[in-house]
This record gives sequence, structure tokens and C-alpha cells, in this order.
Amino acid sequence: MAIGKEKNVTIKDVAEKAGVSYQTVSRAINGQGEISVETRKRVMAAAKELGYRQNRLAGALRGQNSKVIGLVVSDLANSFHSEVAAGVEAEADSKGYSVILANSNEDPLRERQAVANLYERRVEGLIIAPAQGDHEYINSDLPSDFPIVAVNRRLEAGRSGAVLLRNVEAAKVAANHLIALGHTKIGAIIASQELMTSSERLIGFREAMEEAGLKVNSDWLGTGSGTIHPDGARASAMRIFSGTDRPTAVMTSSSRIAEGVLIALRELGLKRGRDADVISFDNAPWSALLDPPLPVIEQPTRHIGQAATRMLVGMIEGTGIAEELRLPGKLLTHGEQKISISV
Amino acid sequence: MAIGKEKNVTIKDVAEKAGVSYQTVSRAINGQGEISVETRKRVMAAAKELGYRQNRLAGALRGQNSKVIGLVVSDLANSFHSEVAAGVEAEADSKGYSVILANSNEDPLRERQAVANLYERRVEGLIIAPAQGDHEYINSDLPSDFPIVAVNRRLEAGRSGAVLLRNVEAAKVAANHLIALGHTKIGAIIASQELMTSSERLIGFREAMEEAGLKVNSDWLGTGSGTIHPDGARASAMRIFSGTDRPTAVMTSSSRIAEGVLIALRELGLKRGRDADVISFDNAPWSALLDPPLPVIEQPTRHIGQAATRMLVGMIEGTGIAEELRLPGKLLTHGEQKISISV
DNA sequence: CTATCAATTGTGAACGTTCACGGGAGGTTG
DNA sequence: CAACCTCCCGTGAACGTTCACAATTGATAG
Repeated sequence: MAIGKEKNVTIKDVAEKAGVSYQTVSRAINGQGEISVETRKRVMAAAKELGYRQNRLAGALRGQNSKVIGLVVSDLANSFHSEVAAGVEAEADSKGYSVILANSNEDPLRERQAVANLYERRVEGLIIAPAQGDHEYINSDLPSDFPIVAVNRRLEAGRSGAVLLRNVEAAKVAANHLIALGHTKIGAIIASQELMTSSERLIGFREAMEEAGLKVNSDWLGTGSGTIHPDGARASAMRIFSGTDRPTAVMTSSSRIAEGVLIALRELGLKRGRDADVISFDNAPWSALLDPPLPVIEQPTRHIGQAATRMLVGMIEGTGIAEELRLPGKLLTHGEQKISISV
Repeated sequence: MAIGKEKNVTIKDVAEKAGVSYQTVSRAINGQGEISVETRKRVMAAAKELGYRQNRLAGALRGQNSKVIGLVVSDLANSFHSEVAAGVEAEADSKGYSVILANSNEDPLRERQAVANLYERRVEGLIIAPAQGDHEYINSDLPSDFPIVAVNRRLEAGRSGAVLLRNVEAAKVAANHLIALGHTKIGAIIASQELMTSSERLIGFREAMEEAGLKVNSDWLGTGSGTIHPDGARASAMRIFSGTDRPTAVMTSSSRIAEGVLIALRELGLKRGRDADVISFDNAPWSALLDPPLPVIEQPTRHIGQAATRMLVGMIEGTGIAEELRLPGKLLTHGEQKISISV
């Protein structure tokens, strides 16, 4: 309700000024259809002079394609998500799409509302980092052919594409790294096992342990829905490491969890590299900065965002199809690892 | 161009099914205007049955308000920006607005393109974390009454609101913290002084030094446009700390810069708490995790995003006005600081 | 000289919604 | 009983663009 709003200059104003029909202006601007070089120049000049700016909303309404996609992340404060978002934005932009961002805060209800809102805004497709919970609404709230790509976790509600980490393999690499350091008493702190990511990583962890002939001590497993936040992870770590019989190493399944674990270790007076080793998923920018550096399984976050967007745009434009893409993680030890545990 | 696209169910389909006019359906859905409870229920039932979803694009076109704002950040990978984005999204959502995200990568040209694109999509206002460079385009590309709020840095091109840190005061606090630890040889590594943030922080730094009767050694100042990235900051720190006469402490003006500095220190074999102390701006999630913890001036990032959005929505809806808001930073030492430098 | 064609431009309709206004039913008042 | 008001609902137009097709022009060919 701003006062003195300048009148919107439309395609028709430009047409009048250039002495052509509005359709000709449309052609000049979009470069579609035949138009002589000369009139085109004249139209462009008129447009510039009047300060004309296209109204993409109108175009989207008529043309049925908004060139916008929706991105629903579950926790923007998590660097994994913000980096994925950066990848999505970059790839979308390069393909002429804009992205509307929504944050579900790991709450499936908010996620559902966000998706509904996005759909009402006529995004042409959705990239979702699914929150923990039920996703049946996807089938009831959206047309069955609506393009969706999930990242990080799979969306049970069929039909959508997904870009995921090779969790099992990555977790094996992580566990094997600890085993190679000489550890035999190894724990794992992961988020709720209801999450695909977590359960797969736990599987990989168990496999590695078994192959090394080591036993998994269930007292040294931290899991549960609270674990997903640093505070919950800290509590789990406190429990695991304050027992008399405690592990000498743990694997954590995300950088947010690692945060909590590192805090707990400090509070318990335990020092990494001396009393315990930790390996984590997600290469947060700080993992190399710690002393000693925190070895991590790096996810190709940017690439995940890009790949998901590429797949989504393919689905939208009919040149691609929903598929499940599994990307490898990479062990990063941040240079020489001077740790050696004397058994 | 997907095959078998389901026909869009519109307000008119619902009207027919419910046996009313399309206008009545509109009223029922928006809750505007008089409508009997009974017909309303009937309409809603019909809408639900047909799976009707409002098309906000059409509404925006006719009603002239899209309920979308644009957010242009300069570096999504920077936790400062992603946290601001989280604040913006949350506040916008609570007020019924959605946000389109764009990333300028610190490139003023890309920023300009992003702004143009956003405007064509008829966002009702813009929140911009300005890239370093010229922003005159704001005046030439946008209507003079278009609502804009800048965050982190000011937008020279008048008329826009801004939410900024009290940089001078915050830098004084940072410098004084180092001084209180007994340091006398103190350097500072900041981004290009052309940036308002950096120049203000440098002023605060100088003031604190002067008030303490300490001299600022220009050899110990790292600045320049490259410094904004960790790599550039690392180079600066290498230069400063490899001289024979080197500082015993530095202030850095962002967490990204701190990253580079910490890496440089490690590469030089210098240990924080023993050979040098560092204080930084921006409370990255990892500052508490380091050993010793990295003291920081914490910016109220989420709050910045919220405040900027609140201001912007006020401007859009005519209930507020563009102003400059200065928020305080907060010194975080992460608990007991065991550092003591013997002079 | 006329039929045909390519190149360019114009006209009407449509996208799905909301705004502005008009109109009918029922009740109330003088 | 006429006049009026309130409550509810409907009709036509408009938002700014693109689609589908018709129309114009000049040129080329038969």
C-alpha cells in the first residue's frame, strides 16, 4: 500500500512507444519468432527508455511454466544443508531457474506446509531434504507426476528421484580407519535409526567391525531422535564415555553430532588423540582446524545439490527421469595423522 | 513437456461442482467478504474432493502482491550468511511471505543480474548482503520506491534500510580482549578496507590500541580484497607471522578469515595460546571446539535476518520505514580462558 | 499479370485469479 | 404496503503476458 507507486510500464506501453503491436514487443524481448533486426532494435530502445521490466508472473500464468523450483531443507544452520543449497542455487541459476527456499526444521508438518505453499506458488519441481517422519502427504497433496528429487535421505513415497551418499560403504571406510589405527573398542553415535542415513551407516559400521573380527558393544551405541542435535549427541557421548568400560574411539554420523561429542569429551577431560579418537561424517569447515584435525567422511555437498537440480530440471523438461543416484564419500584425514594408540 | 499432465483444476471447476459462482469460491477460500457458513463448507468440500490448489501466480498478477521477497547473499557457504538466511526465511514465513534465494558470490555483476531477475519475478522487496563493488544499478534498475534492506554492509545507494553490526564498538571489544591478555604486539587481518564492515572494524581496532597507548604496526595489518577468502587470509597471515619481528596476537574480521589464519599458524608451527592469540568476528559453530577455544565476537545472525525481514515487510506494507539498525556484538570466550602470556 | 510463398506483423483469446459493482431474497420499519 | 437495509451471491472486467492464427507486404515464379 505504498504511496505514490509508479505505474507499471507494460508491454503495451512499449508497443505504443515503438509504434508496433504488443505481440511484436513480446517477440523482440523473448527472441522467439521472426522479427526484423530493425524493429527489434526500435522496440528494445523504447523498452529501455521507458524502463520496462518483464513481468514473469504474467508469463508464467499464460505460458504455464514459472521457471522456479522449490527447495525444502530441514536445517539451514547445518553446513551440509547450506552447501547443498548453494549447489542447488548455482545449478538452477545456470539453467534459468530461480529457487524458493523453505526450512522445515526437521518437522514433517512444517515440511508439508512448505510443500503446499511452494506448490501454490507453482514451482515446477521440488528438491527436498526430508525431515524425519511420514511423507505420505506427498502422494495426497501433489499431482502424481509432480517432479521431486530427495537429497540426503530417501522419500519413501515412491516416484521421486534421490541423490544419496553411499552410506554403507562410507561407514565402512570410517570404521576401518579407526580399526587401522589399532582401536578395538569402538562405538558409534548416530541419529535415529528410523532415518535411512543412520541405519545404513550403522550397517556399514557393523559390517566393518565384523570383518575385522571385532564385537559391537551395544552400550557404546548412541542413537535416538534427540541425537540429531549437538545437545542430544553430547548427552549420548557423556553416557558412553563416562562408564568404567569405555570405548577408545567413536564414529559419528554427522558434523552436528560430532560437535556434541567433542564438547562431551572436553567436559570429561578426555583428549582426542590421547584418550580417544573420533571420526565423523560431513566435512564441516572446521574439521581441519582442530588439534588434532578431525578425520571425516566428506560428502560432496555442492555436487549433491547440483546433481539433484540437474535431475529435477531433466524431469521438468522431459529430458530426464527420476532415478537414485549414489555418490561416494571421501575419507579426509587432513594431512599426516600423528595419532597412534598404544594398545 | 511432461506427458499426461493432469489438467489443472481451477476455481471454476470447483464452482461448478459446488453449484456456485467462481467468485463465491474465491471468497470461501480467502475468507474475504460475506459468505454463509453453509455454502462455504460446501465449497471447501468440493475443492478438497477435486484436489484444488490455489494458483498464487494468478492471484499475484491480479492482486498486485506476490507475497514473495528476494534474498541476495554474497556467499552461502559462509555460516554468517546461511544463518541470516535462516532468520529471514523464518520471519518471512511467519508473515506469509516466501523467499527466493540468490547467491552473488561476492560478484557485483551477478548481484545485479540476480536483482533484475528477482524484480522480474515481482518480489515485493529485497534483502541484500551487498557484494563488494558498485551498487549504482540499484537506482537505475529499480523503481525509486522499491523496498530494500541491506544486511552486514550498507548499500551506498541511499534510500534503503540496513541492519548492521556496531562494528567500531565490537572491534574495540575484540582488541581490548587481546590487550587485557597482556599483548602489546597486535595485528589485524581484515578484508578489503573498501568494505564498510572492514574499515569500521579497523577504526575500532585503532581506537582501542591508541587508548591503550599501543602502536599499530602497519606490517602487521593484513588487508585487501583477496583476504576475504580463507586462502587469501592464510597468505596474509603467513606474511605477517613469518617475519622476525612478529605480533603475538591478531584480530580477524570474519570466521572465513580466521580459518585461513589458523591454518597458517599451524603451518608455521605456531601454537595458539603459546605463541599467539587470535580473536575473530562471527561465531562459527566450531569456535568453541578448538583447543584452546577461539574467542569471537558473536554476531546475532538469526536476529539480523529477522530484523531485516521485519523492516522490509514493514516497508512493503506501509507500516514501517527504511532505517539503519545497529546491533551489538557479543564477546564469547567459551568459558574459562586459561591463556596467559608471560611478557 | 496472377498465383504462390516467405517474411514479418497484428488480432483475439486465454492463463486463473481478484476487484468493482450490480442484483435478488428476506427481514424491518414507517 | 412501499421503502429500505442487510446479507449473500453473481457478472464483467482486469492484471500482463503468450499462444494460435489471421493479415499484410513484397518478392518470386508460372
